[in-house]
Amino acid sequence: MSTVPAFKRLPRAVREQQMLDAAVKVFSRRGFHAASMDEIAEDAGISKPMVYAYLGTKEELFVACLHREGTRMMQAIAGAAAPDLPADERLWRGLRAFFGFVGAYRDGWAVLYRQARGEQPFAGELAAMRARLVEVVAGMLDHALRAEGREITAVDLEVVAYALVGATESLADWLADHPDADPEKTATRMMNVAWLGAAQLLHGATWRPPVD
Amino acid sequence: MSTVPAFKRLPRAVREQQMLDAAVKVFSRRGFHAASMDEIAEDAGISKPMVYAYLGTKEELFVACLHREGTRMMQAIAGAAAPDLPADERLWRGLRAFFGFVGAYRDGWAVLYRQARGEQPFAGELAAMRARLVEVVAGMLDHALRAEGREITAVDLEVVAYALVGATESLADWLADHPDADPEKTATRMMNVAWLGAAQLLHGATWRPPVD
Amino acid sequence: MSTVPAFKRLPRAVREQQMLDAAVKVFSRRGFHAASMDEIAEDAGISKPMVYAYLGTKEELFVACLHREGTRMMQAIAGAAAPDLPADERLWRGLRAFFGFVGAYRDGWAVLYRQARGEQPFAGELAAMRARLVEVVAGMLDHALRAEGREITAVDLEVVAYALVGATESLADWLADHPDADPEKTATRMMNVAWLGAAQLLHGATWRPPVD
Amino acid sequence: MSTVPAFKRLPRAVREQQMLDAAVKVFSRRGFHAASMDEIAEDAGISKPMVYAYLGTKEELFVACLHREGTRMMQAIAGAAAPDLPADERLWRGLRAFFGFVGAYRDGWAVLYRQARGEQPFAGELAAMRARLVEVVAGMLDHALRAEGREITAVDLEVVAYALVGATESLADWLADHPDADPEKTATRMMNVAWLGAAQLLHGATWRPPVD
DNA sequence: CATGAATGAGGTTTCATTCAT
DNA sequence: TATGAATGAAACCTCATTCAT
Repeated sequence: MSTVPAFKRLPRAVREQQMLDAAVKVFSRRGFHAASMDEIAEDAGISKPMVYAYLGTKEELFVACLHREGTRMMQAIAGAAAPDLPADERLWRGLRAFFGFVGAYRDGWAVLYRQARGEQPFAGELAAMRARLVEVVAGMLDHALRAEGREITAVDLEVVAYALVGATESLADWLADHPDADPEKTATRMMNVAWLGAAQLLHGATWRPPVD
Repeated sequence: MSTVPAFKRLPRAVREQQMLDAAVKVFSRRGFHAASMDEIAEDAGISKPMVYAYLGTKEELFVACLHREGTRMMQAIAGAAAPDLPADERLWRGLRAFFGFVGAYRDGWAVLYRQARGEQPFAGELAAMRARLVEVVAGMLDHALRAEGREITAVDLEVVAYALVGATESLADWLADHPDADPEKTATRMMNVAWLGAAQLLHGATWRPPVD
Repeated sequence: MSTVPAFKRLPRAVREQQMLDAAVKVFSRRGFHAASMDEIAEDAGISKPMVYAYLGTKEELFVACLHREGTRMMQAIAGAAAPDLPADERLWRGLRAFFGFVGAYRDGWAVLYRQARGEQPFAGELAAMRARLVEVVAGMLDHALRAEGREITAVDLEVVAYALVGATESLADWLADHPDADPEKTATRMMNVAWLGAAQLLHGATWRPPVD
Repeated sequence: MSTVPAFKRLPRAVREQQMLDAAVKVFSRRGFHAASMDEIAEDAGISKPMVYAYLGTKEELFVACLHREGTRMMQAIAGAAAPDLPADERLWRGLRAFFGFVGAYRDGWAVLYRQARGEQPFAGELAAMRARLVEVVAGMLDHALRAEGREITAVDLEVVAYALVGATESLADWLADHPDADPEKTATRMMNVAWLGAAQLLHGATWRPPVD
């Protein structure tokens, strides 16, 4: 009847996914430290030693979660925002895919961003992923700027990209906290904020601090 | 004889500040869970029972840190962005004050945002503070919009404000991770991103998703 | 076709020897408690349930090791020191065989003496084997004494034999820790110590404590 | 009434000795691995965290036992065998002190020799102590030899000393296993074995292997 | 006021051992 | 026969928290 044999003695690959599902859920609810391996094992419907046998230490388990969720997210975005599209089109599709991911995997998002950021051992992992995102956004901006015959310093570029990514993450948090909100609509809103600001930038408008 | 009683038996208020200083430092370095009351007490140069006597439980201690740092930040911002100034001036002064605070109290910032966000018991505290910020920003935007004779829905307003706050926090993180960066310059950059986007909004420009 | 069935499905006896080899190696390296059945099974190139099916519990496995190595040692000694030889000849041949065994099976020696001695459940097994050795040595001494027309108490005999066995074991440890040392030469040295002392004893020389 | 305050809240130094007493006892009965910190704590009449607070890790605790017992033993021997006495007198007094120590602290002896030898992490500690003993004995022999105008190679000297120490340890084990035996008498027996053999050595007697 | 002494509770990790295929 | 999957039990260690001085 079912594709999965039946009840117990599942093959390793299946059990690993079950464990990761449970781990993502528990880490997301409780945070890394407060989560207990007991609860994760129980939630996965399996005994603790299996978790250690398959996924290793608590830290390694968390990293495995990070990787799975991070990869999912990155693939969702990369699959949507083909590099040969015009910049606004790429941005829009990327944002739509991103918010779609967050809407679909709220727990995963929470693990990735809310938990990993606070815990020192994983800050590096996260920073790397975030850096890839920032780089992609910065690349898009740079591409569009050059098309307009304009240019800004590398640091300025990075900072603007950082701000856009931060704004996006912030809306993702908002989305994760509003289960009824529509991911697509949230993407549209972010696109408004981002593109309008970026478009100004493209046309060379700048703001300067007043002289006190 | 002297105004500060030299050695021990400090007045309660002073002791409490010493403890909070130590707590903020340790929480910021280690995170809430990984921080130990032992280390905090030792760092404060005081015995553990004193910490309990003065500031209570570990959770209560963390909340006290949150309050002190949050209040400092809010006061810095509120003191700078007087409500009777024009919107752009308020925004600029607020941002400058904010990044100034982050630059000056990196540990405090880390406690407030990087640690508190991940730990369930404090998410509420933090959300409340953040909500006040969002509200202030939304108020500024609304004020400016009405001055232009325009209006947008409350949710839209909230979301845009959320995005701006998120972008700002993101740059604050960036600033906290780049000890040599200049807070004032970072504020200018954020102002560029924010104001240019907002100005578009004010003038009625909008982006609409393409019809697939 | 071939005498050794090439690959798997080895006859039980062969498998058991493989397992014992692996077990002796791992017990000797790690000690009884620190050794894990996992490592032993892996080292034997076989799955854990097989080990249990063939050799039983971890304790039983250790006892099996003890027996194999102990028997090997005893046979080496007994085979060399034929009971019809004169005492000094028997002693010399026994020592030579003993140190030869230790030199050839350092792991086995380590299991037998260094590990088994410390672990309560096996102290008995070991004591029994040692008792047999002591008995043999005591027998030799007694025989020689009677040939000289002399006699000492049973306890004195046991204690002297104990001392000789202890000295021998000590040199065995020394040999096990000096892989380049020559077993034969070590045997000669021990023979010097033992025989010279024993010869004195045979001739009735004794030392008495001074009166304080 | 009593010098120890009363019941609980003992000063650190006292509690540490209680813990070491318990640890020596339990380690000696069960062996390092089989001993549990729970049992040690319970036997010391205290909770586990105190043990960790005062003496550290299980390994560190064992090392502390090793040190205390080793120091006691060495001091007993050194205090008895003054270096300015004649060799036979020194040997006799050293042996008497040694067997006295073993008789008085059977548990300590078991920890020092029976347990430590088998456990890799402590083999070094033990080897060092034993090396000091061997060195002392070798020094005594060398001194006596030179007084007789004779000399042997350094390796031979070491090996003979090793054998004597081994024989002594073996009798110590025997003593530890025979609670009713008299330490002084055991020392006399060992002195007989040792001194008679050594005396032969001093006078130049040697045994040579027969040519097969 | 101030602290050294003390602990209950709980977490991670490992291991010998056994099913079910 | 042979093994991957699975677990109960227990060990070490740490920490927030509180007495008793």
